Amino acid sequence: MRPVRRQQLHENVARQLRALILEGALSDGDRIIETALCAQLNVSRTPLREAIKTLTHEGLIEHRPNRGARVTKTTAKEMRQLFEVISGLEMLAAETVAASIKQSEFKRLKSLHDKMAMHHTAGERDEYFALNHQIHLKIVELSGNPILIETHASLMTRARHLRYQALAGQDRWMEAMEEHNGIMKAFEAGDAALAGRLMKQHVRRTGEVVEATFPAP
Amino acid sequence: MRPVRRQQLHENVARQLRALILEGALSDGDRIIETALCAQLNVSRTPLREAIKTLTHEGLIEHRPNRGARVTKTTAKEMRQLFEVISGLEMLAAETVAASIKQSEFKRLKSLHDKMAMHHTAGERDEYFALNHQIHLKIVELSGNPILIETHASLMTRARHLRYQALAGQDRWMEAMEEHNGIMKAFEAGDAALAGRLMKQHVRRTGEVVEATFPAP
DNA sequence: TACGCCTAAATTGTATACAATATACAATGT
DNA sequence: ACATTGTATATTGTATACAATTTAGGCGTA
Repeated sequence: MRPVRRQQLHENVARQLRALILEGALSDGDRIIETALCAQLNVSRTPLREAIKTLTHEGLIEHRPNRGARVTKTTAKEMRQLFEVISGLEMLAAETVAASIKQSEFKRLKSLHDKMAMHHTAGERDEYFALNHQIHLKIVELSGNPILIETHASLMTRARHLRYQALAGQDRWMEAMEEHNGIMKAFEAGDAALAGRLMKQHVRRTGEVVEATFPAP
Repeated sequence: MRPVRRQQLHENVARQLRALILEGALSDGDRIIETALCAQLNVSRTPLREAIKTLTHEGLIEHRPNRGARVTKTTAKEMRQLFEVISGLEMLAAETVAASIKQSEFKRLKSLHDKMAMHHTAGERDEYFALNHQIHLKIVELSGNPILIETHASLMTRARHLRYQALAGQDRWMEAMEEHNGIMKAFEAGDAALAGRLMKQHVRRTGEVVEATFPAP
């Protein structure tokens, strides 16, 4: 039986803060006044400060000593750099997975892929995106490397609120689906090098599109 | 004029804690009693707890709610997984650097490399190690990707106190030097794919050796 | 003896109080 | 009017106090 999930206040606060940032209630560059947020969230400063520290490590918040915290201002360039690192990690994951994936795991992945393809043809944007994200996550998970999974997750948090923009254009949408098809084929063939190369290209390309469609400063 | 470095107490505490762990004053699995450490370090619990949170994010400490913190027990397997992720990141760095390194930067890197080779032939272990580490760091830095640099640094912290074991054997020492030679040649030739491949192999191999020489549980 | 239940001590989590630092703005002199 | 300094206010950093939870051990009972 799996152990009960023990919650700490600062975890909830961190989650809420993350949500506030990702959904835009707090926008880039906004200063975070501890006491004000405390009142709003109805917690004391201690757990809030712990949450701020957490988000700082995730890169969503910047914190200068004695000058308080601000929501990180993300530039187009940083976005590309972020996706570049993610591409390196997902490449590693894809290689590992392609080399060792079990039949049953592949089937499960394939079913996700097929479902995504369906939504793609149907033009159902939100469902397509959700599955896309799930697939990338699944592949990293299948690597079986907890450190890889955790590192990846942390970086993805920063990229997340931009995912919609990423595939905004119809062209890229088409292209991305094609790339996913290629990756699945490489998995099926057990071609690790190919799977890795394709995945890297795919993520990197996504990063480039995000960079291009980024709101000009 | 560059701004004065503003220190926070919890940063110093974090540094000291890290040192305590890396030099073995606190060993794997040791419980960390907050009040005891506070007395020892002469700070209150607040900054210590912040430091603990920092090291938790770095993976040096594990923290279960209401049950306190423990120094992470690192298994051989986790070490290999750690190096695997690092290999992915350094591969990315090597590729980027090989494709775009400037003459002056290459010269500086080469001089580090040559100095390392010297210490290698002279059998000066400590100096060799220090330079080895510096070179890997330098290559990642030259990528010019802050996110890559930071992610890499964070993972390296966990691998650091095991670096000595890693190249313990004379055989591996020889091998590693050879691999470094190959990487430098790839840089010189501007062959990104080769540099990346070699770097990945090099780091992965290091991880395997670390895993093998790991004290049995 | 082994097991469960209860209580006390230890320890961690959260809130608050106090100290240090930064920011904003007025007063002063040039 | 402008720059500079001094002072008040706001805000963050650290210490401490209090609450909640876990851990350890004693006691009785089967």
